[in-house]
Amino acid sequence: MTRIVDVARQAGVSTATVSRVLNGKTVRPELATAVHAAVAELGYVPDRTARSLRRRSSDVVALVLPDVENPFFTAVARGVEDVAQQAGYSVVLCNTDDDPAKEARYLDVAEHENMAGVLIAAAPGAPPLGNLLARGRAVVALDRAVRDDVDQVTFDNAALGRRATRSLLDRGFRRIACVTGPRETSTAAQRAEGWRAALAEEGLDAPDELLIHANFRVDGGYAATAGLLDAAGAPDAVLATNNLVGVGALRALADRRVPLAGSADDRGTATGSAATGVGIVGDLPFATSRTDQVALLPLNPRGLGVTAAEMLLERLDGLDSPARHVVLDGTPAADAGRVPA
Amino acid sequence: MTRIVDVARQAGVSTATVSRVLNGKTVRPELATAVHAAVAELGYVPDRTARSLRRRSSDVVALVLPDVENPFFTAVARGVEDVAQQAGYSVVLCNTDDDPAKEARYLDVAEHENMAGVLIAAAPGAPPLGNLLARGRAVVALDRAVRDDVDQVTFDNAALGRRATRSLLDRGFRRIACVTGPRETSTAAQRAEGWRAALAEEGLDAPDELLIHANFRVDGGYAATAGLLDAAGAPDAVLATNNLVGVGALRALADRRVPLAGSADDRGTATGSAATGVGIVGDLPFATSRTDQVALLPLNPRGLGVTAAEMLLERLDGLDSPARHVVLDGTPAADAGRVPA
DNA sequence: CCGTTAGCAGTAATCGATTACACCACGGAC
DNA sequence: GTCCGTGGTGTAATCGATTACTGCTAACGG
Repeated sequence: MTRIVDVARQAGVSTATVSRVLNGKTVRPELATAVHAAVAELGYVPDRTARSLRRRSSDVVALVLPDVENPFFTAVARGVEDVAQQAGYSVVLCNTDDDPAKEARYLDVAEHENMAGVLIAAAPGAPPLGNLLARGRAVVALDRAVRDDVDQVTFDNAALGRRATRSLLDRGFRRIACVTGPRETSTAAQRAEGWRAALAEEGLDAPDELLIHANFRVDGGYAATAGLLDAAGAPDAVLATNNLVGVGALRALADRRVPLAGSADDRGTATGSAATGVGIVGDLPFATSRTDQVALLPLNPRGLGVTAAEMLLERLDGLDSPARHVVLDGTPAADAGRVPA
Repeated sequence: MTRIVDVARQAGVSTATVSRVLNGKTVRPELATAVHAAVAELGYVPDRTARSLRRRSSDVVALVLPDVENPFFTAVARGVEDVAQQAGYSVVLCNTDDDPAKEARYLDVAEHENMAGVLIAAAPGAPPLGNLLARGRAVVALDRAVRDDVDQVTFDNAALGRRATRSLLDRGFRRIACVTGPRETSTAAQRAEGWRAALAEEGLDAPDELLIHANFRVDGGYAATAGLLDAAGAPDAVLATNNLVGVGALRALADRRVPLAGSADDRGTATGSAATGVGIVGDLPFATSRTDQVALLPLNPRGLGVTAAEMLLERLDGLDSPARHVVLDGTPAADAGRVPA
């Protein structure tokens, strides 16, 4: 393998000068061109391991996610990756399954691999960021709030819950259930709060039996919705506070042949007696049916990833301001290349 | 940060001995216990960057994928990650968008980061693995065949195409279109071959206008299916050779309010004149509708990832056999935790 | 004309773990 | 008693890039 000394010899300069040329420090122009020529001729590429050891920081960032199979988070990953890659960083994807133990293990690896920074959508409970922060590593929390004093970028989840609920109210639904994620997951709790607030604004009650804390996956949404439909006093609409729960809800309806109600008016006219409305905080990139009856509130996870990655890069560039909290509206940029859903 | 010299001092031994204890070489028992005690007391964890530099290989493996937003590949990633993590390796996810240039860039990074190995589902065209192989790095190709002399694990794609087509034939369909991926993508081509073979076995023709090379994403399947439906001589069933194309096909039908035909018999009885069947090589983890009318041929991408990762680990363990080609049947292990679809 | 300073380049230390090599002690063989 | 082998340990070289430090040269002011 060609090393920096080979380049130095070839260019007739010292290794220090080669390093300086490659890292953009000032060097006499003719030496710089000699170095560039040598680099080109030998096909030299610096060994990133050695660089990391000396710099005490690698050019890898960790992206710690609760569920890589969730299209929401894969879109986040895309956004992060595009930005990071552009800046010459690689992204290691770490999947925690919302398990604090797996999360802790990954944070440990990030620390001891000397990764440049960490982006994390935290599992329930407080993520152990202490060591990383003590070492001065850049950390940005995304999607889910954390207690630590670090940069954070989240959606305004209460507002999202409220808006999605309101769009169901606007369609005439009155008895609206909320299927959300685990109590300890901040997004789940806040969106449910938004649901409660929207109902309250309308003078409606938010009874306990209409708020279900499921898991944030398809099976959670499916079981919760099935339970709601089968119980006495079924709701006339269901708000799913994330995309996968929404998929589960729709599938539960489909399996029971319960028609989808676009508005409360549909409930009388539909063939089934209990046509039900569905609202989703999120969208359905892999829907296999029309979704125009569903009250979707599309988010922009890619933008979340982009913003978080940019904030991390700023820190890696040496920004030393106090921790910033960015709250995104959640409104998606117009994403190209999507099939009209 | 605690370094190996700190441990050595604390334990009253040399750094060499500490290293040996930590790497399982023979050392006098009482020294070993002293080292372990010191490690525990100081909370020492080896710096992986330094280790990588010296060993000339890190404990990171690259997983190069064409599309991380495709649930098929995220499932592959899960499988890889579970195995790799278990063995103490981290996985860097690299998304190529089927773009050979992005792919080449990632392979370059993998080389210069001294990554232990590379798992790759190659973009169209021959991936530039030469440098990695020359350096003796472990490489395993998965899902898509490559020309290089490396370990490979794929499905029997022709058989999959044939089986999926046959299940449509069994349901009585006769004019079966095939919507597949780009010509240069081996899986797309081979599954289409299987389609052609199944038709031939039945004495049926496979006319050119019924074979569409789209992209392997939702919009590709959508546009291709829409085109087939709108053209004269529309098919009575559509075979989608991957999951996303299947999603696109179903959505195209739904948008046109074309009923889904479970068998050729449905075509007469259904309300619309042109109820159409759909077969998919793959499954629909995020379907929002019933899928019992769809001829699904579920695959086991997670198993693919697990197998590929295990093969890579064997190589990393020093296995030095000639390149192995594993062809998986594609039949999924019974995956738990899925909603009945 | 000399001293000071700035700018640039080279030498060598450095990052932290691994490991080649040297060395020592001990046991057995002759 | 000496020699050799073996098994365990320590010292120091090593991986390859970065950078603190030093020194040289040239420009400029007094």
